[in-house]
Amino acid sequence: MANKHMELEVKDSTQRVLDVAEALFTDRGYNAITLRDIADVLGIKQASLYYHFPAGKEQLFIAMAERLFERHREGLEDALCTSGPDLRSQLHAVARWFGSQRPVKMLGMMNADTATLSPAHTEHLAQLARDAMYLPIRRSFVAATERGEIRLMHPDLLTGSFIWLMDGINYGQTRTGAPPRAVMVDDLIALLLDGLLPRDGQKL
Amino acid sequence: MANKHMELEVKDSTQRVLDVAEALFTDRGYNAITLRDIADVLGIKQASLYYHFPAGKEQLFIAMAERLFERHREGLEDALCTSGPDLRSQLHAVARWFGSQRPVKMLGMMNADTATLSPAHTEHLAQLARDAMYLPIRRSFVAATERGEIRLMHPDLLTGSFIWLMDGINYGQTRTGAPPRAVMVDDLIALLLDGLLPRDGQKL
DNA sequence: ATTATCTATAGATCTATAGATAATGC
DNA sequence: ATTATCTATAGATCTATAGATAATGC
Repeated sequence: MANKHMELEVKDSTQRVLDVAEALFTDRGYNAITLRDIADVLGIKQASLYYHFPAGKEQLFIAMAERLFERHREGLEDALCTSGPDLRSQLHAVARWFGSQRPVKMLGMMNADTATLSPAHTEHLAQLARDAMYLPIRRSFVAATERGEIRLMHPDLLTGSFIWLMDGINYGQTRTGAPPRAVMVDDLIALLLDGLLPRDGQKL
Repeated sequence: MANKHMELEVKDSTQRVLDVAEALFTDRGYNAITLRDIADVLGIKQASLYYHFPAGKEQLFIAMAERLFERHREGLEDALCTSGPDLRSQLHAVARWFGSQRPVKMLGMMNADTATLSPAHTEHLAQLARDAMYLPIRRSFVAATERGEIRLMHPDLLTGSFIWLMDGINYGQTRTGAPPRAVMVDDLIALLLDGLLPRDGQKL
């Protein structure tokens, strides 16, 4: 805004570091990516990263995760409050948001990588993931249950399964011959809502 | 059998190496585990592992995966052909099998770790996973569709989602306050078959 | 002779630190 | 003065190789 250059062209260099770190870390995990990998993509030397993150690799990873989860929290809450009042359109809004973002490959990260990080950072990340992704979606399921729109089921199971399936689509996408994302999303939500068994009054 | 000692007590030392490698690799991934980690658990020196796997870490990982997938292939096919003829009992049989085994945490492995391995080994692993887990379960869904037991849906989507959800239970299990595994399995299968929307002629 | 380990070490790579350099803004 | 890089390098760790050692079975 107050910048003399166009916004798209200038980007804080620390943000560029985080962009690359996010792309690499979320794709291959904390342990598989070295600081040199990140620096190479940026076209700088590995030691230069310590200017942006003096405490090193773990600090960079945490900063990347904080920015990522904050973006998702805003995106999800926005998607949910601008969507229709019924569960089906809310789930589609969530799916559309995830589809607009780089795959998180969440629990690979939250599991294998986390064992390498300090316990305090691990706890912090779990909290961020919960606030940014879990709770907003859980609220939708709880509200739908209270409206009597869906059968009574553990909201935690529903929330976990839905996020897990949405994230899983990204893995399936890499295969050849897989149906396009939008089709998989529609089918999965229909499956979740209607189930596999045929319904009497419904099209086969 | 032909052994003078009791079977449980003697175990080929290479198998013991694979046991430990499987426990560590499937829990934390290829990159997070060093040969020293494995040797330490075994109580031997890191260099001694090269007696069993002269080509080193990658060979050990592949051998571990081959044994794991072969075990799962047998276990799943056995579970499926001794279960009832309907999809619901087949899915429960599959879930019971997975519950009896160490969590695979499959796609974390198949994704992040795989980028570190040679392309040939990656392809090989994908093939093994497909033959051992994907195809047996896919056959159940296809057969159920042909019997008219379930609605018409992409069998690949169904298979992927089911395996994905079964594997996901293991991540959820680590949290405190999570319901026991058997309850989650029952709920997930019921969800998959019946869906979330209330059915007319059914209990709420 | 075979099996299964060990010690010692080379070579590569990774994280992190110290201090220099260059450009920009005041 | 601030921002963002660089070079050089220490120290740790990891994979892998070479060759020795010890126990068991023939």
